[in-house]
Amino acid sequence: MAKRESQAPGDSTEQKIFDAAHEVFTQKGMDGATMQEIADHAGINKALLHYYYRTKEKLYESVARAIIGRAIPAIRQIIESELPLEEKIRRFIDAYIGIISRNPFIPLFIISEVNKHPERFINSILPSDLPKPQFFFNQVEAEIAAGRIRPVRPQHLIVNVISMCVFPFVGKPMMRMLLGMSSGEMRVFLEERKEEVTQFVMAALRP
Amino acid sequence: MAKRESQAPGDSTEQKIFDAAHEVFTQKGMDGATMQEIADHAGINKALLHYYYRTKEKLYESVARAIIGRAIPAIRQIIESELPLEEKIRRFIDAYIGIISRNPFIPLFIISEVNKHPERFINSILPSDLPKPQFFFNQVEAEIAAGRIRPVRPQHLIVNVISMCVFPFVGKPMMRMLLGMSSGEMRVFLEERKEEVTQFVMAALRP
DNA sequence: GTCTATAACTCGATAGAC
DNA sequence: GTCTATCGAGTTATAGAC
Repeated sequence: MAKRESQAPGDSTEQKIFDAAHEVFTQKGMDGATMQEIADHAGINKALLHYYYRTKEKLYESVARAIIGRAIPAIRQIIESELPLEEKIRRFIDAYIGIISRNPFIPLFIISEVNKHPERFINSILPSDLPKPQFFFNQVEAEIAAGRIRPVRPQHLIVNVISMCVFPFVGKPMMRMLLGMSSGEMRVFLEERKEEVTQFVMAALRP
Repeated sequence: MAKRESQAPGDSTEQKIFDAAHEVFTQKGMDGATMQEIADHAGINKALLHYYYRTKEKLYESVARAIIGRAIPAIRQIIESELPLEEKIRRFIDAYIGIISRNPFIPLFIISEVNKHPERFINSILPSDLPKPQFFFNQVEAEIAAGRIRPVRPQHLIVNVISMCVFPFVGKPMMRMLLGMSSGEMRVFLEERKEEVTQFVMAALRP
């Protein structure tokens, strides 16, 4: 967007609207959010939302695209890197949990979006260059063949790792109830998981 | 509900409404669903929804309570059982994945509900007798003390297991894109996970 | 660009006939 | 119990003044 570079970043009206929409949409979803609420959050008038983004749908897509566009490269970069397997998994877990800690509403936002409107997601939000896990798969197979790790199906391995990183955030309130934790205890617990999940995966991969 | 026993089950108007609401709410959530759509699904008039359930909110709570009420005992029963640890984990994974396979929309429904309205969930949907994981935790500690499994923090272990069982269903469309699987391949993959997750956890617990 | 006012529409809920 | 008709609130979106 060349448009945005021509003015002070972060406080243009368009940017204020975008930021407000980002916050409201991620917390309430497309259906739960209203244009009025977004306008209030941005401290401006409702009509201005339409002036800049025409429709609620377009504003939503703009936010969704930005979120996905930020989330995917981070994963991509690690998965497709040339690091040795163990180091790669270590960094992947650390980065993944770190990112989600700083943006706790994003995973559920993405999941809900994809589940409710798969076509819209694929056609107008998802970027074309998805992470290609093939290199990672080959790497796992090679380590297995060399006897350096226990035989696992690489697809399941990657799903296991992602699940253990993401789900505790998505299901945080439920986890809190199950474990009887306060909000503060839960924050500590989630931070601990960087180390705990890494050790768990490494232990599972021992030959 | 004594009311329901007095007539043929499954085709009373009240039951038809409930079933239709169950389907629509689990797929679209409270905000995304409309009373009109539920009425159409039930093949009856919109006014009848209000005749039987008064408000959309009450209909929703009725559905949510039924879903939670069915989901919790299944978990509870296994977690609180007297089975040896390994067998308990085995059965837990098998039961959990089995239940979700047959009700793939439920986990996301529950997660979204809890995240959007934690108070409503706790006060008017959640039953009072939640699973108590303490016995499971003690069991894990005992196995560690006896040197039969590797030291792990039991809270993280249970979160790991639940995450690996639930998340692949919640994030199914995303997993499909990442792994490049067809709908049929994904079904096979999810079924495989019963065995794969069990082995993964057992491997991670080896001393 | 930004605002007020309002049109156009959707949705939950009710009234009232049968 | 079940239906049609309609109300009233709330929502997206636009018109038009400044």
